[in-house]
Amino acid sequence: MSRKRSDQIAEGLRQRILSGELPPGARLENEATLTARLETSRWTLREALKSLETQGLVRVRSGPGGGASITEVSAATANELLWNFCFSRDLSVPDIYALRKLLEPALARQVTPLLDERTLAQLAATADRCCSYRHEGRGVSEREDELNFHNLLAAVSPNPLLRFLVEFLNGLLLKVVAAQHLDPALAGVDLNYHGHDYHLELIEAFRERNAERAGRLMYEHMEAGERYMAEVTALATSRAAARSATHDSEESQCP
Amino acid sequence: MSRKRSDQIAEGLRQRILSGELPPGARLENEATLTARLETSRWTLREALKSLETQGLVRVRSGPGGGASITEVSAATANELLWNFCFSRDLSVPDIYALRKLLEPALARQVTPLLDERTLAQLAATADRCCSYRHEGRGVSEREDELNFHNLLAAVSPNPLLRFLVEFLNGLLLKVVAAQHLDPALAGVDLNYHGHDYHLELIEAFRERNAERAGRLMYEHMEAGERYMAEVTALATSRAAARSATHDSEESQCP
DNA sequence: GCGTGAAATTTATTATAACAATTTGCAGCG
DNA sequence: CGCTGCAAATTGTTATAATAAATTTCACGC
Repeated sequence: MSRKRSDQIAEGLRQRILSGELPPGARLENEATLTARLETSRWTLREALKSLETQGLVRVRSGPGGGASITEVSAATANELLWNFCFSRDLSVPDIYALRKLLEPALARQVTPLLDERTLAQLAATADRCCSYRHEGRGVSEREDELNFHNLLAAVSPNPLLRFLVEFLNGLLLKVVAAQHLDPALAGVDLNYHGHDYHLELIEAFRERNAERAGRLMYEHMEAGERYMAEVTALATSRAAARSATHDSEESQCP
Repeated sequence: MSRKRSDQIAEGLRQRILSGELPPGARLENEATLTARLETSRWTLREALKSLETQGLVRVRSGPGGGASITEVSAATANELLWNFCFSRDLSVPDIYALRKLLEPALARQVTPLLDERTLAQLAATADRCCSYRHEGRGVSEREDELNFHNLLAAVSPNPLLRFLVEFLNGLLLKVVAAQHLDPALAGVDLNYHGHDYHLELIEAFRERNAERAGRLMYEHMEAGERYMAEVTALATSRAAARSATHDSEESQCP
């Protein structure tokens, strides 16, 4: 029971959208008509529309024929809103890998029979691009290409929710790593090479339509990634400890 | 690049929240001060705050010492926003079970060593309540108790995201079933009895701290649930087809 | 037939004003 | 000391008005 009038209006419209009465593409009337019909003021109505717009359920445009129109919630919108939820839950990297170890292998098995030649070529290109970094500087862009490989796979899944969750977890990993200052560049360069090999082997498994092998390889890939991140974390925390010990040397000398 | 001033303000505040500069509990200044500081009007500011409120990032209260204060995004809020995304993606029941088959067994394994006596008692109570329905009318409340068992387990998980996703999937199943008019009561009463037995066996496995058995039982439970729902779906669609055939008999007689 | 630009439509923003509703905190009363 | 109720602070809602910005449509010229 929302006390606020604007919330009541927004919730009412939301229910009409979720019930299918207002399908995507439908246009709401203009502000003046709506304020009259809902017996409210222009500002209360605008607050309600802003709420729906934030939820990604409507889009408001200016101009003739403009106004609020119903839209499908985009994956990008859902992604951001779910990130809002996650950021304050101090998710650990192992928490994320616990889920990736469940979803990514299942995804690999599911898409093995579905991959067409074009997607396989894209996967190979991304894997090669990853490899090329081996000889140059490594950093965020390499990590993004790593996840790009997995996002390409996710896009093939016929399960919309699996697709979304895998992509979300991939983005989440980047964000959590950034938030905890676990830059993989901190660690030794030779630690990350497994990743490329797994990608190349995965493409092999895909090409021979061996779902079982693809799933197994993906699980091993996730385990290797988790181990790698654990090493990076250990390195980062030990260095942080060393730094703070040096900085606090004058205060912390008396036990 | 949001063209709208209110979106710019909302996004600016959101970034300050996500960066940790504005931690949960922090209070923003009142409307008058903020409009002055941000050099905007009261209405543009209020639209920005409404957006943040919809995202669950702030809470706005009246009264002295009121105003906008930063809050953690609740699981309930994230749940609703993610449901907005899912509802238009015509998720099938098998899509949902594909994920439940992955997450629920992992959850069962994870929580087996963590369950205390109190939670075990609650689980047993819920399972018993489910059994009691066997002799009475069956319906939505039974289904809710079914999911209640799983939600009790989810609450024990130390992984916040796994916890959230399992609870979300459970609610999602209810909503999708409702949206597709797949009321299990349509099917024969004897179809659903497996559920209770699995719950009782699961409690056994938990008590003997046998994570492997718990995971295996949970997977079988999910498979049984999926099969059950497939039967209900088949029944519902065949009945619907029969109904429409009867109704269209006069038109569809000429081939 | 095509492109360009002007016009019309609609939302976006700002300004001002007033009153209602809610909540806090204090003061007064029992 | 505790409870009640009033006062004050702050947001919530409505009203009116004016200008800016965006976008579509249409007409005009080429």
